[in-house]
Parts: sequence; structure tokens; C-alpha cells
Amino acid sequence: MKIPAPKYTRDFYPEEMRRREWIEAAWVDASRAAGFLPWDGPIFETLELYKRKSGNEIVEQLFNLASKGSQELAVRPEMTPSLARMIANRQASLPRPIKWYTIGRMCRYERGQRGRLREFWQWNVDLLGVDGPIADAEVMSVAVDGLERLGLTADDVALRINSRSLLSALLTSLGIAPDQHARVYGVTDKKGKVAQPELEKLYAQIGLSQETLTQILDLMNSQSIDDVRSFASRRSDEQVAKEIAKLEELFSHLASLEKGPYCQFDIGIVRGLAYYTGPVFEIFDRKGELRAVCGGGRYDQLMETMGGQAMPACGFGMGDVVLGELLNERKLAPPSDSPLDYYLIPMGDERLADVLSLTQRFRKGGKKVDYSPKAGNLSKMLKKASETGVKSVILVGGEEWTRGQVKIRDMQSREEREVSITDLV
RNA sequence: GUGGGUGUAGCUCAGCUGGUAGAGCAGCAGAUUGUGGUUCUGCGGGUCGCGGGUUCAAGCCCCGUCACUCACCCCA
Repeated sequence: MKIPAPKYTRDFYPEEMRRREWIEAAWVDASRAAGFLPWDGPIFETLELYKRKSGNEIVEQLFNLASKGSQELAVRPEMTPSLARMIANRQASLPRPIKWYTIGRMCRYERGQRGRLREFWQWNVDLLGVDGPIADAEVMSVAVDGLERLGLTADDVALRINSRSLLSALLTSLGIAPDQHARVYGVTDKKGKVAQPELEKLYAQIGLSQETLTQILDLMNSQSIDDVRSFASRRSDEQVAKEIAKLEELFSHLASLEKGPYCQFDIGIVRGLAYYTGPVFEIFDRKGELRAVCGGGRYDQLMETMGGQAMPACGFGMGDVVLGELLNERKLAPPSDSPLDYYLIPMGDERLADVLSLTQRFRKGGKKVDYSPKAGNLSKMLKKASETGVKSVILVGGEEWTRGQVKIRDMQSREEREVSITDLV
């Protein structure tokens, strides 16, 4: 009886593994190129950690562990709580700015669908201790850089940016009480996902005055920062003006980082999370067929929530599932592996030991070497060697061996030459 | 949690009006005991997702169930 893999998980056979390593290498390279340092935490955390950040309802979506001790545990569904915990525990001594990245395996208990599985790999980049748009621009730029290293361009993906603090200032200027903002965000998050009439109905259900409702609908039609500015110009509001200026500064920094072609303002990007406090962003495929490839933003209050000291922070998470779908659609794949340097073939079983000792000498010398584990049909063994993509085959044995020589065959040119064994390594 | 689609070999699939399973690819071996990518031959591998029903007879029809998958809900 064969046992299938658990629901909504993937098996990584060598072909898929090569693909995953390719993606992870791009993430690592993009992070390190920008001076971010690697970190990691445990694969499971206390349930308390996740409850603290996200509330009790989160428990439904966690893989809870039946703990043998008194601690309730859960497999990590994201890295940010671990990040906040670890930073809080050493907050005073960590040099600023804190620029950290991590790539890890996450699990969420949910029904699978396209782009969503129960196990996935996620790249997190976070920058703490720096306030202002330059920090937001930095992490967004790294996210885009990671995608560029996989062959994606501004024709493939768009970086959609909004600002929670701008939204908040705008809503306040419309006379909407702060405790109602979350509900407005909740509806705004549906923008682009539901039809316009449906959206208007949802806004209406919040229970705002007709006048306010009209203004919100007007605001939500904004296609650019300029649109927001002209909307705001009807009533002068210092806070709104300040937020617009900050957002424009962010776009300006992104242009300096050569990410301009990716960027677009999108008032519908709010992110589900309550903890975002400033700029928020998501990266989408331009065709709009897939879920967000990446999402993040500024979360200046999280460190306090997690028991640390107040510290400005921003970052993003990028999963491998949607990204993988996108790469598939664009026919982007890892470059082929660098081939073996040598493939050794024993000419008769009595040469097996010699093949092994030569192999080991080559390997110690830094060469990539494989060999035929048994002597046999030479034609077949050459075929095997050929399939590995090896550059040269070494025939060990026969009449040459008695003269202290081996024959080296270049697999491309098919030329052969004899070399003395002592000169080999 | 709700709804749709699909289940036949490792993979992709064929299988007629029901007559007790096939192809291609992949794997392994041989043709070929000292010369590779082609070719030819052979071999292994399936309780046709599972259970029940109808029938002389079910991969095919009916019922149930499970799994996978897509979408909704949710989404850190």
C-alpha cells in the first residue's frame, strides 16, 4: 500500500529541489547584496507568541502541537513574531540599523488552492530602527531585486504601494472616527476583488453618513497620488499633506533605486493585518491572474506589542508558491547544473579499487567526479557517462594500465589521449 | 465550512453500444565483454481510488464514500 504525501504539501524530487534552491539562492543573493544578515528561529513557537500578535482566532489556522509538556506549541505560520521576540530579547545590544533576512519553511492549516498550500517557503526581509521612507524603499527594492534575479522584469510584475497612515489621515479628515477606520480598511481591501456595486454596498453597510460615503467612494477612485492630492485639496489638512509628501518621497527613493518602472500607487492595497502603520505594498503579476507574490509594510508598533521597546520597523514576506506559479508561466527555470569534471570507468572488475582511489584523489583536489559502480558493457557505461553531462571520461584498466597509463576521452570532441597515472592528479 | 471538476502503469493519457486492461514517455536488460546521444528487441510495473448495487458479465451504468484539484469564505 503506497502512502501519499499529506494534503496540500509538495514532494521535492531532485528536479523540483533544484528549482527551489535556485529560488532560494536568488533570495539570499538579493538580501546579502543589500547588507541584510541571516537569522533563524525555531520551527515551532509557543502558541502564546502568535496569540499575542494576532489574537485567538489565529489558532484555527495553526498547526498545533500536542505538547508533552505544559507549553502549548504551534508550527510557525510566519516569521515576524519570532523576529519580534528575538529582537526584543536583545534589543538594547543590537547594532542599528537592524537589517535581517530569513528563508524558512512555514505551515498553515488551511484548505489548499492555487498558490496556497499547507507548507511553503517564505523569504522575509526586515529593517528595524530606521524611520522614514528611505527604509521602506530599501526593503521594497530588495523584494524586487530578488525577483529580478530570477528573470522577472517590470513587464511581469508590479509593485503596488499605498500608505495606511495616509489612509488614516484621509479618513480622519473626512470626520470618520478612528475606531471605524478598521472597518473601512476591511472593505477597501476588497477593492479589485469584488465588483464596484458590491463594494459600494459594503461601504454603505459600515453605517457612515451619506455625505461621508459619497466622499469615500470618490476617494477610492483615485488612480494616483495626484488624484489623492486634488481630493485632499478641497479641505486643507496638515496631516494629509504631510502623509502625501512622505509617500512621494518613498516613490522618489524607489526611482533612485531604479525600481520606478515597477511602482504604482494603489489605494486598494491595505493588507489584512491590523499591525501595519505606514506604507504597505504588494507585488502582483501584471496579468493579474495570481495572488500577491509578496506583501509587506511598516509596522512601527509591533515591537511594543511584543514586549520590547518602541522601534520603527518595516519588512515583507514572499512565499515560494505563487512565485513558482509565476515563474512557470513565464517559462523561467534554473540554469543547468555545472557538469561533472570526470567520470571514471573500470575496465574489468579488478580495476574497481583503482577507480575508487583515483576518484578520491580527484575529489580531494576539488574536482567533481563520479564513476561506474561496476565494470561491464563499455558502450553502456559511456552512455551513462554521457547522460551526466560529464566533460571527460577516464578509462581505467586494460593494456594501458599495465603501462601505468589511462585513456582520457573528451566527451564533446570524442578525442582521446593517454596520460600517465602519476601525472593525473 | 460551501460549491464545481477529476480519479485507469512512475508520468501523460486511450479504452467504442457493458464482453474479465492498452499506448507513448520514463525505468531496467539485451543486440554490443574496448568506445556515447540514433535504432531494434525484450522485461518489470495496474485489486481501473475504495465500498456497495444492477447484470450471465462493470474501467464503462446507478448509489455511497475517499482522495486530489479549482473556486468561495478566510488570509498573518
